[in-house]
Amino acid sequence: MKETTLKQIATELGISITTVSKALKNYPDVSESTKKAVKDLAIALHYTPNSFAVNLRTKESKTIGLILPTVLHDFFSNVIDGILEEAEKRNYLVIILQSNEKYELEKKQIDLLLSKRVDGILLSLSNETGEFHHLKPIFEHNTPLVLFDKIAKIVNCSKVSINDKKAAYDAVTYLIKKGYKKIAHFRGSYMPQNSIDRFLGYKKALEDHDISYDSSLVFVCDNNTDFEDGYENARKAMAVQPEIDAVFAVTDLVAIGAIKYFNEMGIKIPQQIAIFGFSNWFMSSLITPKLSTVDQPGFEIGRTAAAILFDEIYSKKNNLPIVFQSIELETSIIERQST
Amino acid sequence: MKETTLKQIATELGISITTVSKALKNYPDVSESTKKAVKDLAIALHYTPNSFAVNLRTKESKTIGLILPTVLHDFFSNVIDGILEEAEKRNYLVIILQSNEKYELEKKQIDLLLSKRVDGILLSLSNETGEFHHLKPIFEHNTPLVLFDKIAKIVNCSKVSINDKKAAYDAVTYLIKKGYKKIAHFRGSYMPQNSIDRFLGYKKALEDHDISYDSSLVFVCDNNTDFEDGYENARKAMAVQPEIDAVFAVTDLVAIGAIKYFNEMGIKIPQQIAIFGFSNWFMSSLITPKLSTVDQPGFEIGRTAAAILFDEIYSKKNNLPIVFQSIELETSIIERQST
DNA sequence: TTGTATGCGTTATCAA
DNA sequence: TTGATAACGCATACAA
Repeated sequence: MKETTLKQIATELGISITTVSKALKNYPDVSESTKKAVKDLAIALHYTPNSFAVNLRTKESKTIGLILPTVLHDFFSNVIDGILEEAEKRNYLVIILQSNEKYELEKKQIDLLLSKRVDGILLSLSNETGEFHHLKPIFEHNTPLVLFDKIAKIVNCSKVSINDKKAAYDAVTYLIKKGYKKIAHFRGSYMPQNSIDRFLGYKKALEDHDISYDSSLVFVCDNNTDFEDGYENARKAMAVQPEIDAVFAVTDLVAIGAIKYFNEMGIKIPQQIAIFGFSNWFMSSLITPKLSTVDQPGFEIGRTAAAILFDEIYSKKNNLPIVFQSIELETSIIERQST
Repeated sequence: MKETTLKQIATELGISITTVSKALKNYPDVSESTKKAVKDLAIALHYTPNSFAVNLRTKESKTIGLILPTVLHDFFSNVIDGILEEAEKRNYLVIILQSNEKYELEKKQIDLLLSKRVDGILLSLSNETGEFHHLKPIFEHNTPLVLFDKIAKIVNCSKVSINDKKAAYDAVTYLIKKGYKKIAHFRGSYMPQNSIDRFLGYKKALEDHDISYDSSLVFVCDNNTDFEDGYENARKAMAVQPEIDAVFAVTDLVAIGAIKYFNEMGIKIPQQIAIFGFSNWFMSSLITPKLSTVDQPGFEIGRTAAAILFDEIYSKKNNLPIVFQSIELETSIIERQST
């Protein structure tokens, strides 16, 4: 199909392109009669503006880029959902890219988005990312950037996340109040700040409740922070410290791995050992026993990050000052059968 | 940052824009010396072509659109992963949109993508979509389209899916061979073809093995084809037909709901009743007992659909003939503990 | 109220 | 081997 252009409408109506353009955008300085004529014909010819030309003229694409470690992840799916909802509301499109938890790939995806001239970028840092040179081009391009979930405090931009330390603190405090005394922690690897903060929250909760921290109760998930880690660490923990009466896991998946192990061993949950997860993955309410966990509001994180980004895009466009925000969304304790 | 343009390089070097453009693209009719000078300066100035201008000139955006019912879905996450991998390989970007299983929204998203002039569209139809007027604009724009998973045979374009009927047939045959005699089916709603085909496969398998079809063993999932449906139907089934010794569920989630019910009732799986799912969701191997299911290769479906789309985009661009393909990827039976 | 002229940054044709 | 010129389709400052 030949695409209709302003020019065609103009010649057909015997008026200028300018007038057509203005008429379609309801400029006040076009007579009602020509407006009507133009609009009617535009509809009849199924006119839609050529967005390539509009982009070139306006220097914006009404498109943002989203980079996240992986799309195969319950939490990130919720984030995406939130972002898409907000983008739809604001009439933006979203290009999604994965970093596979690799610094180099993250860098490549950033450059790609920049070369496509997206209006803004939403980024959740990869586990490998410990240094931020690769963000420099974003700032040089003056492209709005919002970090979410896996953020870095040093980076000078808006951020949306949860307070991992507090959430972990609350979870462990909950366990203590429930009467558990020997609480193990299956922690994440040493890289992403989230793991560290959750560990710190665990430690602080113990100390604040007069339980001395015992490093032999901490087990690291060094594979992928996933199911196998939980299973394996549960086995190790039982071998070394059979008196453990509760486990606070860095992630639901780790917790589920642990549950699997205890189920297989005939160790009763929560009678003999309690399990507490983190994130509130969908499946956590479907397993047996249902997992108590920290609710991490993925949808809301995505929605908020996107909203902030769109605001910054708007401000930039209108030369308004931009004040970076650092938002920490509330988490909550979800009590189910495993504690 | 001021973006570098061809013009700047040209003036800086005292040559024409044309020559700069050609030099950068390694045209044979530019001298090596100027080529080198141009390229060096381009690198020094961090030149990247303005993709808005390129789009306008070349009439392509190197971007495709993806519309799927929802992103909150294990299977679709895998599809997305496959699509992104293929897109990356071919240097395309992917814009993702959701239809929320609504016809009207699907229509709106299509028009949106078209107005953005994506080079091609990947679409998995919503459950509500029973009529295909809304695809007309795609064909009018002459935009390549590939349907995947939720396809419609009538639509004249390439398609990638599995053979739902055969997969269901294989699953039920497996159950029969295992010795199960009274096999119930928790079927999906009447709308998407997938549900229908899985039901037909169930029926045919029974008939081919001399088990007469009994409609009172079929229970419809009319909520959302999800967890609750499985739980509810398991309850109903036990109330009405306690001699059922196996359940073939339209979906893993439905199967997991059923498992939940039987677990709660103390009904032993698979000794008293076997459960068979469909899709091989990630969580299916984590629940207790692990679920036997049909593996539906989401990643591969996504990858293949994308590959076909890119081939069609290429063919269209080069005025080569396009032959629509209908590909059915292999499924396989995954035997675990629930059968 | 309408139209002219210009430019956004590239690519492509054709002449020099 | 190089460059002048036009064109892609639209938006806007300015003139009429």
